[in-house]
Formats: sequence, structure tokens, C-alpha cells
Amino acid sequence: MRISTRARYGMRAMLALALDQGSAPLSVKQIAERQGLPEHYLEQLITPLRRAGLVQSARGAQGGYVLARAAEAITLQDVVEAVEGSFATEACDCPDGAPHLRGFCLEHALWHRLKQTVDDFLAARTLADLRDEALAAQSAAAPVYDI
Amino acid sequence: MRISTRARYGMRAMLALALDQGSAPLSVKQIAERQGLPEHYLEQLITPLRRAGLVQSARGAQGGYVLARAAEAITLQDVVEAVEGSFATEACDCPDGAPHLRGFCLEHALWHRLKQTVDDFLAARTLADLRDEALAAQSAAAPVYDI
DNA sequence: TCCAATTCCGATGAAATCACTAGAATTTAG
DNA sequence: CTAAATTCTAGTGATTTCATCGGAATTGGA
Repeated sequence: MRISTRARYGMRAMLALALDQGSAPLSVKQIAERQGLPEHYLEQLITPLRRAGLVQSARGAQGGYVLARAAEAITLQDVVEAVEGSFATEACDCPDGAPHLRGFCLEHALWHRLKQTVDDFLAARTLADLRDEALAAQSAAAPVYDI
Repeated sequence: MRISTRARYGMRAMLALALDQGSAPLSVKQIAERQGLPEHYLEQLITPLRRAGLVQSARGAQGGYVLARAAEAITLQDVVEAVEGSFATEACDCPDGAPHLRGFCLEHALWHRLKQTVDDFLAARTLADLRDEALAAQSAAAPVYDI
């Protein structure tokens, strides 16, 4: 039960885009620099984000990526699922039952419920929440004292 | 964010022991057979369970493992943490701040909270809960109709 | 005492994940 | 049109996790 680097890096990249909304597209290089991520690996991670329809790409010079829709409309579960591929791939082979106790399936009794808890947690939060929290923390860290 | 086989196999092994409480110790071979787990790998997983004080071993012929304390006193978090090693090993390097936005740390703002949610979920359940649920499912699947 | 059943320990192979490299395709700017 | 910037794709190491193997140490029973 650990958090993959795919999820962590992917989330950082999406946050970078959320913080930059409105201006020109951000290149992978810029995202990697801002978030301290390995550039070439990030390039690889952003592909599933594009395929999932979470970001939009612009090729060529001055190209890059922007969020495909408003940060309010992208849940953190969208992001994690895009880069990790549905996570619950541990399909349960209940019918056969060989590895299960008769009439009892640990996958269903425990792990699916845990997954549901995690999904609920992530689905209840959007990129906008993260963005706003980041902005609030930034302004608190560097308040303007000029009167 | 996926569930490791260490956690899944370790949990199954512990459940097997919880269901067997009171009789002779279970050997790794027996546990592996009952739960359909790779025997040699399980042997490797049970070592951290022993070191964490969750199971007690008896060496030699007729040896094996028993729960070190009552199933009611072993939370699922105890089990997962024993086999996975605290899970939150993603120590945050906030002070330096290089990979973080100024005054904002995604590890703390998101992943630590998610971890806390998972920990709460697992800590609120004990092996006894799983055992009782398994027993209930078994008797429901094979009810006694003799009057 | 000897044998079989075990735990226990270390090494090795196999598969997945993490990360980098190289280069083709595409687009903007001059 | 050319050059630079960039996405996009495929392939290759490096590292971690998953799983097996071999064998030493320990214990109960014949």
C-alpha cells in the first residue's frame, strides 16, 4: 500500500498546470523544472494524462500542455487513475475459490472496501482545491507588508 | 496506489492463523496450501511478522506459527505495517523545498492525509473482525439443515 | 541416536517499475 | 524556407519487488 511515483509525479505536473492556467502552454521541461521532476520520465507520464483527456497538448515550438478542462472539474482520482490505470486491477477470482475460504473472499471483504475508501477520498477533492491551498500557503509565506 | 502482494499475502496468512487459533501451530506449508500462496515467498513474508511480534514460531518437527496475541488485539494496520515497513517511507524533504512550491508541500497537503485515511481504516479493524466475517460467510454458505 | 519435519538465512532468478536516451514528426518564428 | 523548440514514440539500463532455490540449525518422535 504505497503511493507510486507515477501518482506523485503526475499529481505534481497537474498541479503545475492548474497554477498556470490562462497563460501559454507549459512545456514538459518547464513543468519538470518547476516541480523538480525527472524530465524524460515526466514526458512518459504525461502521455496517459493526455489519453485520458485531462490535458491538451500543442506540438511544435512554443508548444506544451494545458488542462483540458477547468481545475474544478478534475478530481484527484481522475489524475491517479489516468497514470496508474484503475489501480484495482487486482481482479478477484472468487468463482473458482481456490485461494479463498469457502464463501469468503478477502479481496471483497477488505481490499475492495479499502480501495473504495481511497477512491472516495480522491474523488472528493479537485485540482482546484489543491491549487487554492497552494496559493493560500504561498501568500501566507510571503505576505505583503506595504501599506 | 496499489495494494502490494506483501500486504495481501501477509493478511491471508494472518487470517489463516486467526481461523486456526487454539490448536497446534500451523506450518508455512499448511498456510500456503490453505490460502493458495507461494510457499517459499510466504516463508520470507512471515519473518517480518515474527520480528514485529505478531506471530510466535516453534521450530523443529511439528513446529510452525501461532498468533502471538488474541486476534482482537491485532489490527490490520499492524499486519500491513509489519510486512511493508511503515508505508509512509516517502519522507518529505520540506525544509529544503526544492521540489516544492513555496510554503506548500504536496506530500503533506495530500499524500500524508491519504495515508492517514488508510491507516485509520486499517487500524479500526482487527483480525478478529475478519475471522468472524469469514466464519459467518462459511456457515451461511453451508448451513446445517438437520432438525 | 537417528530421521523427518520444520524454521531460519542467504543467494539467485524473474518481472515490474523507475528513469534515461535517441530520434522522428510537428509547429512556430525569423 | 530554414532553424529551433517541442511533442511523441520506441528502446534500453537501473532499481525495486516478487518468487524460487539450497542449505544450515533446531526440534519431536521412533
